[in-house]
Amino acid sequence: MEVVAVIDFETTGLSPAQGDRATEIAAVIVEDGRIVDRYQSLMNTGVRIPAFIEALTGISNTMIRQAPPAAEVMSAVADFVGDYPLVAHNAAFDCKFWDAELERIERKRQQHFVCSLLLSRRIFPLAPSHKLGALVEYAQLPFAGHYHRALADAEMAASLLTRLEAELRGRHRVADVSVDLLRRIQGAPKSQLEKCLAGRARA
DNA sequence: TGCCAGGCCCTCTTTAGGGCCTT
Repeated sequence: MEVVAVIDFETTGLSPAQGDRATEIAAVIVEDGRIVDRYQSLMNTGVRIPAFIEALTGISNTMIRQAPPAAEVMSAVADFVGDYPLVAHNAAFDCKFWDAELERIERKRQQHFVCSLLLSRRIFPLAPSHKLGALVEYAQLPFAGHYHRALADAEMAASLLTRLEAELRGRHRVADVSVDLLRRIQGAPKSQLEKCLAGRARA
């Protein structure tokens, strides 16, 4: 598969349209199933983190006050990922924040997103839950030490992506897994995985 | 004042409702 960048945001809430902002971003570059580079930073947007999210992530308002400005961080992470395809767990969420934070620095996303949640629902239909943490346990992936911190979650999502790719190569005998194929799988109805893979099996 | 996300996906569906998933 092509080189991709797996990203994860921690934020003050669920919706940039409702005034929520990013508090932390991480991106890991995945090449040949291995993480070859990492970026992580807290960021200061001036928006207060609700107490329950402080408790969820461990990212406090004190930590954020000492963090670099969001504009500086977003500029750096956008340069870091370049035009690699982006991957995230529940990409609809990270895509919203990525686009909203980039818009504030007058930059635009150049690439598509791949969603490891949508792929997991199709490739691991029997998993009891498709939360990132549950999939880490289900697929026996390495635990990165924390949940709800950006770098650890990005690393675990990268492991998940690599495992999903392996499942397609192994169980489904797909000869060549590409970002284009992953986007076709995630965009097709859940019941049509085999149809997406038709004609792609190794001889 | 009161409310406050949104897309996917299943089913007791499709003229809809509700759980899942992200913070």
